[in-house]
Amino acid sequence: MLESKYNFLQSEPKWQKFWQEEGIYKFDKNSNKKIFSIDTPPPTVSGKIHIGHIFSYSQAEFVARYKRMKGFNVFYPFGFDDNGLPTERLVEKEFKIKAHEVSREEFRDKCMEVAKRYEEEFKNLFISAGNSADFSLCYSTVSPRVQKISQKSFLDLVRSGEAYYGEKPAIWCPECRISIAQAELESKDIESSFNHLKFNLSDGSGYLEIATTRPEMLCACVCVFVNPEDERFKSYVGKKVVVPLYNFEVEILTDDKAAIDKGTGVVMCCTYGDETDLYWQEKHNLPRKIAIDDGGRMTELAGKYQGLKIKAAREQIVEDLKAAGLLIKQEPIVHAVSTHERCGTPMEINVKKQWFIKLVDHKEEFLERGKQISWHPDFMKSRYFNWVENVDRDWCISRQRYFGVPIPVWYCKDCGEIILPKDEDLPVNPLTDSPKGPCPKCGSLNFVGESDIFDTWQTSSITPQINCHWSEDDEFYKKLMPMSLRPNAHDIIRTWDFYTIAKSHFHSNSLPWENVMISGFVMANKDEKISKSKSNSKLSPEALLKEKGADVTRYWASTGSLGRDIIFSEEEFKNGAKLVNKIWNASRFVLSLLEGYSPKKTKLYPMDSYIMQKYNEMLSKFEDYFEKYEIGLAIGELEKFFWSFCDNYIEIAKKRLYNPDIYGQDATNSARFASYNVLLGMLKLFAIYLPHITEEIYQAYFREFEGEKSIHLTQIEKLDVEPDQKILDAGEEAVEVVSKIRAFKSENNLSLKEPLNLVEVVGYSGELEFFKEDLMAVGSIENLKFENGEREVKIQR
RNA sequence: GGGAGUUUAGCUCAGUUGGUUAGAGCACCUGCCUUACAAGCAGGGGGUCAUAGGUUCGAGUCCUAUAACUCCCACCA
Repeated sequence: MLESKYNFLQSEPKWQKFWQEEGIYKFDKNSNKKIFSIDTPPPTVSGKIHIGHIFSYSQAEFVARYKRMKGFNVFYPFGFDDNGLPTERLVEKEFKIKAHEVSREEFRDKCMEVAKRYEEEFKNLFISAGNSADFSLCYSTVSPRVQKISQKSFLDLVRSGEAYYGEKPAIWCPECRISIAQAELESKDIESSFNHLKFNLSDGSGYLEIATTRPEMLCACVCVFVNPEDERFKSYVGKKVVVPLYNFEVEILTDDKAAIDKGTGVVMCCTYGDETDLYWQEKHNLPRKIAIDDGGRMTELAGKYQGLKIKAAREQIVEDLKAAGLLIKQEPIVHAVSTHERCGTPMEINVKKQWFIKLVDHKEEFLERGKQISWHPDFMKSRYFNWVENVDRDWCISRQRYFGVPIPVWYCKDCGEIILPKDEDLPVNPLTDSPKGPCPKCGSLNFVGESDIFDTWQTSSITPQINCHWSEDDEFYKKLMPMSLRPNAHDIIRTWDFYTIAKSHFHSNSLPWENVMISGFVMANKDEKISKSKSNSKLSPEALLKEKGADVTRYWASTGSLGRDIIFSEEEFKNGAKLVNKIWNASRFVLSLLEGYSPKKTKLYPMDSYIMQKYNEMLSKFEDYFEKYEIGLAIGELEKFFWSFCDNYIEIAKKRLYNPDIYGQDATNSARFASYNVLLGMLKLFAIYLPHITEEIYQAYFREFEGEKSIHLTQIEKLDVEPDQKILDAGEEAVEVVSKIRAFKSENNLSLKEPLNLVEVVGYSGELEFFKEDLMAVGSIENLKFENGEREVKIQR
């Protein structure tokens, strides 16, 4: 019935096409089955899907398949995050242009085109990995529908006072020329040098030594701090020092944050060198001096250094300090610097009018929400709490870029009033659309539209709202929120998970999802991530799917514990290939013995009852693991059972299976009934991980009897067998006796089919005698005797 | 500096609420061409459960320290 060799290259695309055409994974909106909903984080369209995506997305996908086969109506939409900087970067690279060199419209069009192309590619890749998302429910974050929801989310927050417009210092990336959020910072160790500078006291009574890594900020120096407890400097407090090279005077002040043991104990405060400067500026109400412009060049304030980039200005000014005798010493250091995670450039601070969402005021509520969510594995929640506890800035959501969701506001040119569109007019582009009507405050008709766009997380954080049609279908939204599950890797807990929790808290006073499932990373080595730059073509998802097959690749993704990083290893692929091969061969064998058989309940022989009961036992464990999202441990239980089914049950039952004339039709039918059910049961469970080969086998035989047009529409259920502990126990004994007989033959270098003249089974339970025929068959035993006494198996050739 | 995780066979990892002699796969050794599969089957060797204390009749498992490795956060003068 089945070919002798399984060919995944033919089989996999065939069934992928079948599933899509038949709509096997389509969500049924009208069904009244219980819904299980999955909020998949839309992958960023940045040019490449890497092996980590396949790993992480497969793990969530296993849950979808499990729930589907447990009777849930699975709502499993998919999306792509195509707005924002990554797409812009991709376009700039592919077309070799810079965003500001072409018109806004032209650039946006190119972004659209590129995003669309890659989305199609990504979608096909996920389908060829056997992903069972409902791709008819696919969204993209830059589509009009999503823009509308994103803008509505913003407007709601403006109206409730959670979003505000303000001129305040924000974290800025001079390389990308955009503001960024706290969550987008990454700490990096950078080599630098500590410059000890001479600040002369204005009264001529000497000098203070100040150590700084940023001498180029001297022109923005607004004061000098010492610790109030520092005896060395108490007499200087209130005096003034002269800023080197610039020769203006600043006051010596005290602040607790000036550490006695850091540097020289005296620190210069510049607006703004870092976040501490920001803190001091606000606390002491210091003047603001801006030394660095949007593009990371020195401003007019820097005098002769104007126009130089930060690094060049630093080098130049150090030379000048040296020449002026104001550099006492210079020592190399390595220190942690906050950089923009996307480009690695050290952050600056920039004061602009920007839009913010309040986070700091709501930390307690966000912590509470975090407690209400079930985190899998549980310990991963500490990353969330750790992050939320440390949030000390509101979320800046304006980005000075082009390709994204526009911030839907206008400003009145005459009175400065902020004008918001009406919900029913969304989505709006304030650069091309105009407000409907005059300024409500002054009646002016002169407006300027906001040119900034949203941070991509502003939109990515409302995927539950997008998926569940917030503001479009209230009934559906209410029914689905909170969603059942959010799967993602541990790197985006602080961003994606956090922002999404915040948004649902604001918008519907609820959780976004009940469960979060955290997957690990794919590592190249123990401490080496597989990065895009390092990943070679051998590790590309396309290559793996073609060389090893989707099922084997998925098997690899299933191994390992939840949340734990996994080291990429060819070994696991070998195991997957072996498993697939074994499933094929075992099925081929069992099906060949079932030829002409229609399943019908029969009185079961003990061995057959035993294997069916064992299946049910395994199934309970399997399900327990799945309820905890431990997909790797679940397949472990299944595999263990499967190999033992092959090596023990089939070996023991096969004589009865193909010799009805010797053992009787009842014996054969009993074995057939058990083989049919156990094999099908295992195939169903394997179908979660290996959807292609299991479908191939199901279609070749089981579909005719089971009715469902795909194995993926069948239900996982316990096998219909009378529980009988005595048979279960005796079955274990039978396996043990078989093992002893095999050991005897093995130790005597005999073939396993070597006949044995006499075997005496001593001290086993009476029920073992029920297995007499099977034991004699599998062991080629001519005389088998059961006796009482000390437990042992006596064997004579 | 704060937090989390890990440490069990040569390698990758299981080990549920404490309970016989600590398990699996890979690798290694021996044997077996057995009417599904040699990409298979059977058998075997290999562990002071990171270290030191403690609780207990009993600890890989619970408690307290310590060490090593990994990650997250803070540290940016």
